[in-house]
Amino acid sequence: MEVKLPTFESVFSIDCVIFGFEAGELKILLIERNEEPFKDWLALPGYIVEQDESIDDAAERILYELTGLRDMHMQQFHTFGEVNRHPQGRVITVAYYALIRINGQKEVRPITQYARKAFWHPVNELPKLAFDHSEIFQTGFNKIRRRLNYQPIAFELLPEKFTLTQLQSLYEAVLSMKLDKRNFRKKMLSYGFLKELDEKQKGVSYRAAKLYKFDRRKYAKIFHNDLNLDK
Amino acid sequence: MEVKLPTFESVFSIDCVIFGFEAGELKILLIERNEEPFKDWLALPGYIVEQDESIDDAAERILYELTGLRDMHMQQFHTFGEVNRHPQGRVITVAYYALIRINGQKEVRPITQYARKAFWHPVNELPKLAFDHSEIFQTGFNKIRRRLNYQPIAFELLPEKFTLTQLQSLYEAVLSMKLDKRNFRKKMLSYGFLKELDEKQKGVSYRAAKLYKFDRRKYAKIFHNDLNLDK
DNA sequence: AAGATAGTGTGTGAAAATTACACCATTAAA
DNA sequence: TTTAATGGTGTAATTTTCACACACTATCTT
Repeated sequence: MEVKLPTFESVFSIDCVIFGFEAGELKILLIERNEEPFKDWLALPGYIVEQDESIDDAAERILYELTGLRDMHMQQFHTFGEVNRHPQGRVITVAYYALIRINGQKEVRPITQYARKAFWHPVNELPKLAFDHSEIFQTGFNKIRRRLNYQPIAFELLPEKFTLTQLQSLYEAVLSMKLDKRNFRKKMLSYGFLKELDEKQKGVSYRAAKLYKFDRRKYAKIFHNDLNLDK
Repeated sequence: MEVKLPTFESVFSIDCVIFGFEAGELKILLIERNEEPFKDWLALPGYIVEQDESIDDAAERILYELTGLRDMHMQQFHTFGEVNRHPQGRVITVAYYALIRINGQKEVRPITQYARKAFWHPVNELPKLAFDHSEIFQTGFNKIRRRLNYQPIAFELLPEKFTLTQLQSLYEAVLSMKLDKRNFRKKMLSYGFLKELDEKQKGVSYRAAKLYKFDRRKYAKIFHNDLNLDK
């Protein structure tokens, strides 16, 4: 009763756009390729999906092998399926993004030989990337820009304890626009999912700011209904 | 200088969730399968991507072959890549949706033998579908529900000339909620992209409503900035 | 022709959210 | 003690959202 599948087979891969936030700048993780094609070019971390792993699992594995980053919470955002994306054959790619705390991570460093190194690069002034990776990046960037307004992704980029100014500067970096300080704070606090800590910023040479924490439980409670649908 | 790609090859397919609106109900297009596996089951129109076509092209071709519908404007929304989605091997699927005017179309009817017939089915009370198609449908439905609020997708489902009541009932069907008539009309008209025609509904046994048209050009002008951010 | 039927079309006030806008307070370093 | 740098705060005007009810019109029925 086994019926063989027709055999239009294609190579199937994953590319990752990993965002981080550091020194008031939004950055992504790039690798320097050590293999043809595009040897020595900069590229998004990406590789081929194996037969016996789901694409979500593949995304985590590939990111780990190319950068050393583990247990990222990755989210698929688009699939790129033009015929000539890859010079050596038909390759269809699912692109994923993740948002991480740069400071919370130890040095990034490839495990396999396919990448020579991995490093953070500001999203402004990105160089040309291998394959269609510039387009993939742009699509992913647009996606998180959109989602910033209706998903709590900002808090994945900040340290666990953060100041309102840091939060604002993250919004400004992602949206590329200036926001009004008083309105921003009023609005953020009005949601009720930020927990004010009894702690202040340390090591600054000016008045230390209060630290806040994102309260995921409260967030879920507040947005339970709206969250799933629309906006 | 040709370097062979590693050979983790997979079968790659497309499934389509085609939405239509008729008699105040939101519907999708299903086929009855004529092939193993899941022979005789109801399923979303879907098939395998060929080597030399982009996934967007494949989506259009496959929909045509299974339903006879042509030149749909299809939009990718998610890729399904679990290992055991297909009983006969590894199949990764990109899911697409499209929104069409049911009345504007002639009868739907499969061209190939893979489907026995194709027909519209209300999204409420969908039967069990083949493979993971129920999940694919649900994901797509959530997606358009979301997009209804920031993309002009409602007008793809309505006839070119429509009444405000029709528009409202479409919103109500997609969002599964009642809306207030006066507020709805006020808001829609306030956008300024609905053009009131010098024409009225015909063939109704009560006061005929004014007809409106969606003015795509005005829409683009008004939402120029927000529009381009992804999706 | 009168009445029944069914859907069309319209306005207002209250509440909530958004926007614009400027100055004093605190800390560490010089 | 002064300076440099950022933290932290309130109010008024405007816009948007929401809740809410009834008279009008075309057709059909008798």
